[in-house]
Amino acid sequence: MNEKTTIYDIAKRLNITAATVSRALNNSPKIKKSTRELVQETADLMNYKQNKLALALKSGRSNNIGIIVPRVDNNFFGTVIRGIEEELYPHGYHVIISQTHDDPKRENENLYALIDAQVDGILMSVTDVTDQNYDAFQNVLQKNVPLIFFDRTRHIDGVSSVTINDFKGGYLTTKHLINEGCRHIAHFSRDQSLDIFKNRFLGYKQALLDSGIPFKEEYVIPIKSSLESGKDAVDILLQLETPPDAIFSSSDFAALGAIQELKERNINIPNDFCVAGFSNEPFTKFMELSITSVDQSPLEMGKMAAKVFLEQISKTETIKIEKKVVLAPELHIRKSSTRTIF
Amino acid sequence: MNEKTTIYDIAKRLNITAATVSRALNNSPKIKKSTRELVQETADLMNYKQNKLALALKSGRSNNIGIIVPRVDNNFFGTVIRGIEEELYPHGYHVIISQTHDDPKRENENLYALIDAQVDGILMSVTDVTDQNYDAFQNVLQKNVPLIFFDRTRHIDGVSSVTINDFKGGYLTTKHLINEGCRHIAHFSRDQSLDIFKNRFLGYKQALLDSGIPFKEEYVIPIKSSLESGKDAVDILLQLETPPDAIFSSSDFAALGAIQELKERNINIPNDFCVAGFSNEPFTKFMELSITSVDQSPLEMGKMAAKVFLEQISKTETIKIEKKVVLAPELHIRKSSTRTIF
DNA sequence: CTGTTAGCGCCTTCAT
DNA sequence: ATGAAGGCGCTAACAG
Repeated sequence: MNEKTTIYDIAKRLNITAATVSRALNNSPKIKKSTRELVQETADLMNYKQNKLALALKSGRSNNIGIIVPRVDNNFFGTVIRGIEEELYPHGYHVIISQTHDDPKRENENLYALIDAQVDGILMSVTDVTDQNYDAFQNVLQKNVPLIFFDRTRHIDGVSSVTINDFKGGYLTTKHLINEGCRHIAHFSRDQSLDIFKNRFLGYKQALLDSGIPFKEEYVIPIKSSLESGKDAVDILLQLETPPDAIFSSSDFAALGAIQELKERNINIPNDFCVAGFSNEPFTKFMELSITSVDQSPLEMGKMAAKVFLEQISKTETIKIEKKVVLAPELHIRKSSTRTIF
Repeated sequence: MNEKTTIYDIAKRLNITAATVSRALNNSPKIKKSTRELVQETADLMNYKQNKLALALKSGRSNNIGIIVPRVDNNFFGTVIRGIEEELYPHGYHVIISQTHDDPKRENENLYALIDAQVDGILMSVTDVTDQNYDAFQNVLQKNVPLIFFDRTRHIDGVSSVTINDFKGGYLTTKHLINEGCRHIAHFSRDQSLDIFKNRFLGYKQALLDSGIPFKEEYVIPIKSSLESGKDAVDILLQLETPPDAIFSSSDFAALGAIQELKERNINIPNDFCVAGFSNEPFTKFMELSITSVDQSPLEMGKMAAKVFLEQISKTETIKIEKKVVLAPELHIRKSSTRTIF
């Protein structure tokens, strides 16, 4: 019983043919009840397990979907993956994950590797280098494999996407800071070639405009998502002729770094300086001085991406639907930007 | 060029046989250089991609490995998965993940589903209900699929494991608290049926013993890994006749909850009360009052688990090696338990 | 209701 | 150096 048993083994044992066994196991309507039961029993007895690989080869569907993310050890992506897995699990899909570490070369390799592995779909967040791998993306589409972007997207025809309204996220946050009385609001921005970061910036800009506050180029600091980067940015900002009195950061980590640096300089938060981040990382609400941040609904984003995939796969292959789902951002106002403290 | 091209398509185009194409593509030594190049060229031209499924069916190896964890949206497991993926990527393995949410039923299903999917190995952290799914585990072993536990293990013959020395982690932490002058040290413990939690507890107990401090049963509080649970536990402890002056928590989240509750009651941390956690969650070092915690080297744990798998797979099938790798815990001493503050 | 046959895409003896 | 044939495990069309 060590060897894997196949339907042929069962057939031989029962002096019937493999086709019959297959039909019995698949509950084909036109099979005698007695044989169905007999087959089922001996299958159990022989510890038979269907080889999904053979099934996949035959059917052309592997029941695997591929996920590509910059990294998996990160709350946001981890939670999206969780959402995808939970949504797809009941449908019998398995989830293959691969990481790019924001290296376009890895993105390229992963794209091809997943296609080679015959995944039934690819759900991904692109790297922050967005001008590459055109051929790899086209290859996916050409193979008729549904491709769905979540969060970080690119403009490619035929690709669906699930994002939050980053513009609104930026707008709401900036408006909130203005409401708290801030008039010199800086912005930590990440690579503008990615829509999510560009839109957060545009939302920020629009909020200033709508409130009659002049936009200053010098208040926009390019950062990476790290504490260090946030500290450095504060360093730059405080040397300006008119230093800001608030920061809207596209990264929670940079926001935290900024807070640490501001405290170091004995600047009172939130009374003299407000800070808000983006992503609603767990630590933002755990801090003694909790950090205002925009929640991106990663769980829902994952579930939605999975749903879009399921929809895509069910349609007739000829119809290429390009669905764009935009979720609402949710601003969580916390101590780091609330000037009225009780 | 929309359809997937197979080696037969290439063969037909070149008026040769599929076998030759296969050999050429696989760099078989006995193939004319000219034909090899010709085949290679037209393969590229026709956008040929090898169907790994067919290969898998033929070879019996899918080049997929399965990972089963309670959940993926969690720093520890996310990082372990990252380590596994990074280690296995260069070897051409893909990583399939599935979550149990600590439901033994899900664990059971996932185990069988991964075997059905013909994974070449399973790397997992078991659920906190450890008295179940015996058949499912045996099924894996019987199918000769390497099974490797990381962090949360069970006692099953033939299964390798990668863990940290939890006993030592508990011991070091407790010793540290004693060194800080604490004499009434409580312990937040999770389900003792899991070795990791039992060992942390035993390390705690041993440290007390070695320091001549009496062990008190009432100081050991069963908790869940949540802020709420930590708060509740503090509530219980402070009602004791002799309340403790320190807590060694098996969970960072419960440790944080405890700290919040203690602060609420105006108890000075660390001067009147020390707290230490376990797992070195990112937030522990971000807090204003940073939290002492034991690092479990999740990245290395993942890489090591992957290495053990690779080793296992390379050996002759008949030899069943049962390897137990134990990594060293690393105590990160921070403000929540450091009484000498500058 | 069940058997026969063929094929999914690939590799691998066995010939030639 | 290449062709022919068979098989990995399963399903589905075609018979009967």
